Amino acid sequence: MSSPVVTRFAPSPTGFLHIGGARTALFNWLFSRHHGGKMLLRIEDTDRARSTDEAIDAILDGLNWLGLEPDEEPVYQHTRAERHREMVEKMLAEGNAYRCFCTPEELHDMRETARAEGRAPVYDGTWRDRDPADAPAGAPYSVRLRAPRDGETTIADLVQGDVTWANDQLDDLILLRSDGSPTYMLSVVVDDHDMGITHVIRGDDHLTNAARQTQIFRAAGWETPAFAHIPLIHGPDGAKLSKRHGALGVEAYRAMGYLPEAMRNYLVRLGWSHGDEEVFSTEQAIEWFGLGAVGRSPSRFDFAKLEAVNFEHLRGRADERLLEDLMVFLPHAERGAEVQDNLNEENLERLKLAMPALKERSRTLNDLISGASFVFAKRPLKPDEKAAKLLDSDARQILGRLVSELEVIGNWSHESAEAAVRAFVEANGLKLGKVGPPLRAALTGTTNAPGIFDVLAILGQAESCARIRDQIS
RNA sequence: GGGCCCUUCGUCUAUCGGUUAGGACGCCAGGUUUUCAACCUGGAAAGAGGGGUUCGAUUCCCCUAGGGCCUGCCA
Repeated sequence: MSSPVVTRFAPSPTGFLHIGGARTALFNWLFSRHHGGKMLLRIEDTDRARSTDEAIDAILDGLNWLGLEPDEEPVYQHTRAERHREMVEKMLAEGNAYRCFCTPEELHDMRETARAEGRAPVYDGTWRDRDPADAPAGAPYSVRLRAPRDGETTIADLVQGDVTWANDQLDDLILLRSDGSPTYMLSVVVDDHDMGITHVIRGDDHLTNAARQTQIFRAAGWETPAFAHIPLIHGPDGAKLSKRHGALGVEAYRAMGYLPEAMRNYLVRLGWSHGDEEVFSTEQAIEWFGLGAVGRSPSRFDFAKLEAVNFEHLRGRADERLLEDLMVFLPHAERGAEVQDNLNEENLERLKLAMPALKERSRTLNDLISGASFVFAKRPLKPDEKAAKLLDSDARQILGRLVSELEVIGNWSHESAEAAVRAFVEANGLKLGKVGPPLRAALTGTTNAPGIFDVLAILGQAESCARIRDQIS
């Protein structure tokens, strides 16, 4: 029996869950699902000043919407500070860490000098072998890792391959701040170990950290987890996807009307592929996903492609499911209130009927809602400019005769309505192109709607005829 | 400045030494047509540059260029 896979998603709650974080979570989730393991969530809130409850809620909401819930209760890193300090004591006792009495100013100068001399701007080891008794009594100190000075540190990354650093490029990094609080670098190592993490999958902005953390793992006497550093997502301009460049929280994508399933599909294809597969279900992704097929170059976020993928998922959705999605979406929709106000039983029935025609021409749920607006329109309709233009006296005269035919149909349906219209067109020596557009204008008040026979069937006989009469009187 | 990573159509990518370098989105043209879509057909579009290795390089190595990440008592 092979050891079970445990991954983790470890965001710091200093802002919303952005698209890069969402993809990192997705990769962790997919990987754990593929291997029948679990994914844990750890909130990295050791920076108490910058962490907020709003950010935590945003992250939880975002993961929930994307369907990427962790398999256990989230771990809040700041609650584990005692355990982190305990490990530092151990390392101190074993000589793998030491006290450093340098002031922030001294450290700053040290870096400046090193940089000016073209050396790596790392700590020079002033207190590494010095007697702590040399320090002024009661002077504040931080605790540093006694990292190896010679040789090199290599991580075997599942995505990046073997990556090696000369140890003199790496610091004796700080484990415990002078106020006694544990640093990120220390906390991550202790928590990953204690949580039994087998695979650390995260953005490649952490690649160098992996080397530093490897040194801490060794100092603690622990095995390192497997690392997989995935390339970052960039903006359309190729620069980092930051808030400044319009990066959005996942809730923004929800508000734009994307389906979680489509988001997962689009996101997993950024940096990962399975041959020529483009549109697939999450179940399929779980089956196919593996770290070996993850690329090493950053990719750019492309809304056009996201929309296309969303469209495919939208149209592939069963009508009832889509209707449910729509109801869940309404509170987040751009024009959700409008719809909710007019959502009676009759309109709901019509909406259901309209679904097949609507989803063929909607790229997002918001498109679906605006496409459905003719269903909710109240009589008498106020035609928009283009529609009004189509309803000239000639057209109204034709519609007047047509509506009489429609009113006498006994068994109203898509078919019977179509037969009646076509018969009318033929009997009058007209073309459908002469009757269709004004009929659509009268029925929907727009020039952009499903086919007229679909609309007739959706609205029903009474409503259809009434709407036509409204426009010709 | 230093370290590390990356580089195939505009974008996402396939290719794991031998292909007319494939697919998808987007774009363009045509078809279909009651509007808008959808759909169908066709098209333009790529191996950053230079050296090697090899019978043969997009693929392996080196250099250059460009881009990115890290370089905090932030995470």
